[in-house]
Amino acid sequence: MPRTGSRRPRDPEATREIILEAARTILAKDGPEGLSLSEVAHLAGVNRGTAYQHFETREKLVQATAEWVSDKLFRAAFGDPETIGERRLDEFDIAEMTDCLAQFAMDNHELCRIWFLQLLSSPDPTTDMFWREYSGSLQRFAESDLAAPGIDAEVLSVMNLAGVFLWPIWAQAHAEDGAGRAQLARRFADECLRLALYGSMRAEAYPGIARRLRKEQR
Amino acid sequence: MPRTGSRRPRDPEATREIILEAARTILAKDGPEGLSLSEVAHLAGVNRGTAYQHFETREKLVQATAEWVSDKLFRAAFGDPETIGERRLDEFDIAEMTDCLAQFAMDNHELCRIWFLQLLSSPDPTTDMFWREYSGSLQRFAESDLAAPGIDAEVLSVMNLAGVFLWPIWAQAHAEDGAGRAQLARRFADECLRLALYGSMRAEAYPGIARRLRKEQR
DNA sequence: CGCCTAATAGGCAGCGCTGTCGATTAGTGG
DNA sequence: CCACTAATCGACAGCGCTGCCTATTAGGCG
Repeated sequence: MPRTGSRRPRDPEATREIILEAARTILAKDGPEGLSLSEVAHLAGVNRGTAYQHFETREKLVQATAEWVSDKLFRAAFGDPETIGERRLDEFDIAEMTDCLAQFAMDNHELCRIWFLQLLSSPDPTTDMFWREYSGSLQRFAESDLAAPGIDAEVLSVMNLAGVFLWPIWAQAHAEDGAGRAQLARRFADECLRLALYGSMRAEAYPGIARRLRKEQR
Repeated sequence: MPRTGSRRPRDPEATREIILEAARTILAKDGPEGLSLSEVAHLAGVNRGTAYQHFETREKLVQATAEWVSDKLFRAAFGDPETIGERRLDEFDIAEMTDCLAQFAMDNHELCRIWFLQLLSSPDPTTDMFWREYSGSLQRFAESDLAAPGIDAEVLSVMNLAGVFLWPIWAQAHAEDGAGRAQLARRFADECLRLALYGSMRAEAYPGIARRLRKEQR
């Protein structure tokens, strides 16, 4: 018997977007397990039944949010997915791309963390556009003569992304203001580059490990 | 009016341990947000009221579990905390320690992930014994002549641990059996060592980045 | 042996979330 | 202009969890 009050004008697309936006807020606040359709609907200013019509279950809603994150990550790192084919040929700047990625991760650390953990436990990560492009790029880089020899691109992809997406959590907890966060972001970027160029252990001081690696690669 | 049934013999220590063990199981299954005192108590075979007496709130229980993980990590990496002072003098094997750590992380990946994420967002990580010892060791290593110059030990600690604790999630999702997991663990260890020794980008191919790093360090 | 603390157990009220209804009504197409 | 689809809304029952309460009783101590 709903006779009272004004009703949202019919616009499924917009309603879906409002719900998704609310879901992002709640997700960032409480994590995927803490998200309830009830709370999302309330924050979105939408009836619970309406939310249920758009996303049958909580899991679907989380999934849709993860896809949104993946899309944003892709755009931050590689630009418009439509034109990616044309630009793939010329080498692009890895340091620059990592910077953009790290920046997006700093601005959306909770959502990025959630997305990344989902990716890691996904049985088939290649369904994720961003992961496909990122690990593919790293693979191509590893095969180029700009790279150090013997890279395991898959492992290195995971390690790199783990740093990129988890460091912002630390930064968020330890910086008192925007300037502090920016400085921590800078330190992270520098250390990434330093590690990429020089490693952390002086190779000549560890002949045993060097031998093990050579043997490992057969 | 509890007159029926047998009652658990009084043993607060053991009861607490049983509850903690159940909590670890639930945590590993559902994550910190999915844990409820109700479910823990049921799994532990303990009355809910009893569980409440030992851990006033859910958060306390999660906290206690995190401390358990930290302690186990410490022992896996550094041995008995009681005797740590004696052994600190001689240099210990970083590769070996990382191997032990990675092994423990592979065997307890959900709990390790939870502990690590808590550590990252903790305002004062130095209250955690394992973190204190780990980052301290890395700091001392960075200052030794075995290390590459210019290491930011704090950032590198976070990056290393991020890899160590998140890779097992990937491994768990992608290995069909124990042998597969062991092989993935091996690949991870090798890539860690390779990266530590040689980095990922041929430094001579990136003079611009090398310049930026030199300038950054003033 | 009896007392007494506190460890264990069970119950009650309240709350939020989930599924799932049916009722309403805004657009859309004929 | 009317019919109809489906988007939106409100309500109900069921369930699990939380906080808190009291009842019981095991085990320690004088």
